[in-house]
Amino acid sequence: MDNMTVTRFAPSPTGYMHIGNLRTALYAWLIAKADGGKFILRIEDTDRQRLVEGSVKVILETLKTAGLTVDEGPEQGGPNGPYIQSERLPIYKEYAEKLVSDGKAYYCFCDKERLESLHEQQAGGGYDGHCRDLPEEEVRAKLAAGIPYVIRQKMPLTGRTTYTDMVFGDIAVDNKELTDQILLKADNYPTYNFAHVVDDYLMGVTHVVRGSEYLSSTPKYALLYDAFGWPRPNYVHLPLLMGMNEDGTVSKLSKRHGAVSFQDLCGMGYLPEAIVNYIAFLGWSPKDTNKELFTLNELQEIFSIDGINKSPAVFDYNKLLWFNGEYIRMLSPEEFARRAEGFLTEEEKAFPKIGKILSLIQPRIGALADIREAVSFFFELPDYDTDLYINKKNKTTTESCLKILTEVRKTLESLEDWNNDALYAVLKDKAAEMDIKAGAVMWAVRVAVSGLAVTPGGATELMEVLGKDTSLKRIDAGIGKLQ
RNA sequence: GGCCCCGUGGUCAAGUGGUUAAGACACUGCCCUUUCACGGCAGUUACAUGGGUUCGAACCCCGUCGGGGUCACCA
Repeated sequence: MDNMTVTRFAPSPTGYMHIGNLRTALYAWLIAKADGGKFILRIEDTDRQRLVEGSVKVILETLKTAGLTVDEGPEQGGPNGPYIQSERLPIYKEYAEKLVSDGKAYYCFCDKERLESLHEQQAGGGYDGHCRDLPEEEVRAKLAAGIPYVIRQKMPLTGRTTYTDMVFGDIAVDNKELTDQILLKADNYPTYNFAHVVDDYLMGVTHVVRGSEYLSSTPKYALLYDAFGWPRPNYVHLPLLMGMNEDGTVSKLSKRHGAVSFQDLCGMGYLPEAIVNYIAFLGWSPKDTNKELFTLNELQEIFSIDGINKSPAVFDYNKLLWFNGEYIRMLSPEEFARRAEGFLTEEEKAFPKIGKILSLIQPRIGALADIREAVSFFFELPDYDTDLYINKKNKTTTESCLKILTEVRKTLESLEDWNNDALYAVLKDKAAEMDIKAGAVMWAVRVAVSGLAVTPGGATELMEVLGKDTSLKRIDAGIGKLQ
């Protein structure tokens, strides 16, 4: 029990679930579960300005959809609750005051104006320690007078602080770089700096897993553990997730790079299991295997911290698309139909041959949202340009296609058995008769009946679904266009 | 700007002193009795750079350059 690995995911309820956050949650979960440990969810809502209504629900649902089971959290409770920081205010106050009475922290009465002018004077500098050594009587008097205050941590003025990160190794920084950080804000809420340390300790967190943007502030947190006399946790900092900019540079993954929230990605038809699988590989890779397709359970088996990378990883929508296609292809036809439902109109869902259409689509689609285009042309012929008939590989031109369609039309008119095999045989014969490649005939027909360059299936498959009437009508339309 | 981190092909990424420097995505070509896709095969593309250390360096050390992060009463 005492040696159990305990990790936590501690998001702020600020709206939506960024894919980078989900990746952090996934790694934290994996680290705990790979070891039979415990995964805690804690809501860090100490910034009342940034609170967004409903975001806790989004967090809960995202974790559920992604398959990251929570052992302790706001929903399921646990021995170390509450798991929402705004409900733990007395705890932070108590611990902050303890630090003050131990001489490790102090009351600071500096107001916003003074801090701002400080900032202007020395760019990049921190707090100047103005209240660090106020006489005790003065502190008492100000407290009694009700002057607003914060509590700051006393940083050592000299020396160096070192900690060991399980991914990045030893990180050392001069203590003079560290400023006396605020622990308790004037509104009585703790800062992240303080609250997460207290909570991680109280909740028994053994591995602190978070993004590497915390790498350089972690010495301050380590010092906080030291000040309390608590053993420092294991630190696992994760490489940053980057996005590719249009000019080829990269920067922290954000909205300008496209959809970056889990729910947006799902809305575009990326399967949760594909997203999870893909982001697992952003900053980590398994040992001794080239396998890339893993279920959550399999990841759990194989995941280990020393497979985590140090360098930032660029989020590649192309690769995600590939993962997604692989997962779509693994779905049973029934399951695929179920997941596709949200992307179909009522009319399309009611169409008798929709099952057949979906079976044509499933093997060749990347994201479910692409279903729209792949399905709608069955119901309405899109307007298309005659240039579509020109195909280099099959050596077709608008002229040759006109001739092909005219010929084909005559033969098809009298065809009784309107099914794929019969259609295919007829068209192939026609090609031989005209002494051209079968591909050329297929190309012309496929364009005429679909109006698209890319379709879910070949010419004859499409015609079978479309039926004789519609097929002939569309071919006529094609002939009309070409004349 | 100070501090911290990172630097293998367009992207993800193996690799821990001796390798023909894996693999995947993307890209290109070919094949798969029909485009696209799926599948198969083949191919183009990489150790930022300069010095060391060593018989030998992608791997170790130092500098340079490049990129990123961080310096809040945000997390």
